[in-house]
Amino acid sequence: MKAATQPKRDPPPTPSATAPGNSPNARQLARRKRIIAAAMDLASRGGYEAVQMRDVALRAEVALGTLYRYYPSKDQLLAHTWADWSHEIEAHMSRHPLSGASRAARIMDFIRRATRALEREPKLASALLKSLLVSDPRAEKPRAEMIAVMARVVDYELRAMAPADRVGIRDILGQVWYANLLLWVNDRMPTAQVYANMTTACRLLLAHREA
Amino acid sequence: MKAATQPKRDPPPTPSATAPGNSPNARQLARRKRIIAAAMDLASRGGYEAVQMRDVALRAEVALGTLYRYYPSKDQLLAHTWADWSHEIEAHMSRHPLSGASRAARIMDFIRRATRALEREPKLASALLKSLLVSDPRAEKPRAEMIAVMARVVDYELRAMAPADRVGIRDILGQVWYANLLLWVNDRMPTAQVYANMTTACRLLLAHREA
DNA sequence: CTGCAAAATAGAACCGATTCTACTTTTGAA
DNA sequence: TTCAAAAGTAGAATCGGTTCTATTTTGCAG
Repeated sequence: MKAATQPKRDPPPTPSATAPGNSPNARQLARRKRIIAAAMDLASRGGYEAVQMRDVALRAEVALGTLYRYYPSKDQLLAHTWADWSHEIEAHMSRHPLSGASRAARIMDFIRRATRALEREPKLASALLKSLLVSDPRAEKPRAEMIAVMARVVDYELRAMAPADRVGIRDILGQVWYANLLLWVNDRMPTAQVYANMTTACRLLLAHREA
Repeated sequence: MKAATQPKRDPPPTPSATAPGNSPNARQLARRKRIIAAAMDLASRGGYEAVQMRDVALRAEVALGTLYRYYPSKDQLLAHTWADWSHEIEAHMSRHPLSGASRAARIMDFIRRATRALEREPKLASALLKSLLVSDPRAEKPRAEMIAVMARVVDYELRAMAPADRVGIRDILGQVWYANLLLWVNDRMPTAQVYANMTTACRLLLAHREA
C-alpha cells in the first residue's frame, strides 16, 4: 500500500496534443523524438533485448525517470515506436494502390508488401511486434490500430459480400495474420512461410466465393 | 566468454527415461514431481507472476540451483507443467468420443471441451499457455505437442478431403486457435469470444465443402 | 525580479529471473 | 571399503526492468 489508491500527482506530459510548435513544450516534443529515435536505433541493431531502458535514456540524453514518465514501460515505448514506424510504412504503401485481378490477389498484395517491409528491417520489426503482440494491456492503442489497418483493407475488398461472411473472413484473416507474425517474431517460422500461410488462408476463404 | 564454448560438464538428469522405479534416480523422479506440483499449485492460485522460481524451489524442497538444473528456465518449467496437465485433459477427453452430426460439429465439440477445461482453471491455464505461446524457443516439444493434438483431431475428421485442402484447413484452424488462445491469455478476449471465433472459422472453412 | 509547482536529473534501491561459488552428500566403480 | 565424479545445497552475485529519493531546473504567475 505504498501510494494509497490514487493521490499520485503525476499527469503524464502531452502525448501528441501540443500547441503550435515553438518553445514551452517543444522541448518535450524533442525529448519524445529523441527517445523514439534511440529506441528505434537500438532495436534495429540488436532487436528486443538490445533495447535496454538505461541505454535508451542514455542515448536520448534523458534521465531514466524522465523516460519512464514519458513511456511507463518498455513495451509501451516499443508500441509507440511501432506506431511511428508503421506510419511510414503505410504512407509508403498508400502511394501505390493494391494491384491484382481478384479480391484475394489484392489482399495478398497488401500482405506481400507488409511482409516485405518486415523483411527489410527484421530486427526492428520483430522487436516492435514482440511488444505489440504479447505485452501488457496498456499499449492497447497501437495494437488495435495495427490490426485495424488490415481489417480496413479486407473490409474494403470484400465490401460487396454479405456482412456476416465479410466480418467473419476479415476477423479470421486478422487472427491468422496475428498468429503468423507471432510465430515469425519468435523465430519459429520464416517470412516465406508466413506468406505461404496467408496465401492458403485467402485461397480457402475466398476462392470459391465469386471473384 | 565465461565458460568457453562447451566444455560444460553438465548433462541434465533423466527427463522421463528411467529404470524400474526404486532407488537411484527414483529420487530424481520424485523431485521432478514435487517441482511440477509446486509450479502447478502456485500457478493455479496466482497465475504466471505468482510462479516465482524461488518459491517453486522452496515448495518443492529443492535448491534453486537444482531447480534450474531440472528446468533451465521458468518458461520451460511451465511448458512441462503444461505437458503434464494436458495429458490429464486428453485422458479425460478420450473417454468420450467427439459428438456431432457434421465434421465441423465434431471439431467444434473438441474445441468446446478444450475451452471448458481452460475455464475450469483459468489462472493455471493462462499461466501455462503464456509460457507455451510466447516464450523462449527451447520448450519446443510441449508446444509442438499441443498444436499436434488439435491437428490430429482435424486431420482425422477431414480424412476424406483432398490432401491440399485438408492440410490447409488444419493449419489455418491451428493458427486461429493459437491467436485466440493468446488473446485470451492476455485478457483481451473472454473464452466465449474465443469459442465464437472458432465457430466462425469452422463455418467459413467447412460449411460449403460437403458434410 | 521573486517564488513556487511541475518537470528533469543523477543515482540509489527493489524485484525476480538467472548465474555463479564454495561446500556437502550420493552414487558407482575399483 | 574407499574415493572421485556427479548431484545437491545454501546463499551470494549479476542483470535488466521498474521505482523511489533528494536535488536542481524550468515555466510562469504575481
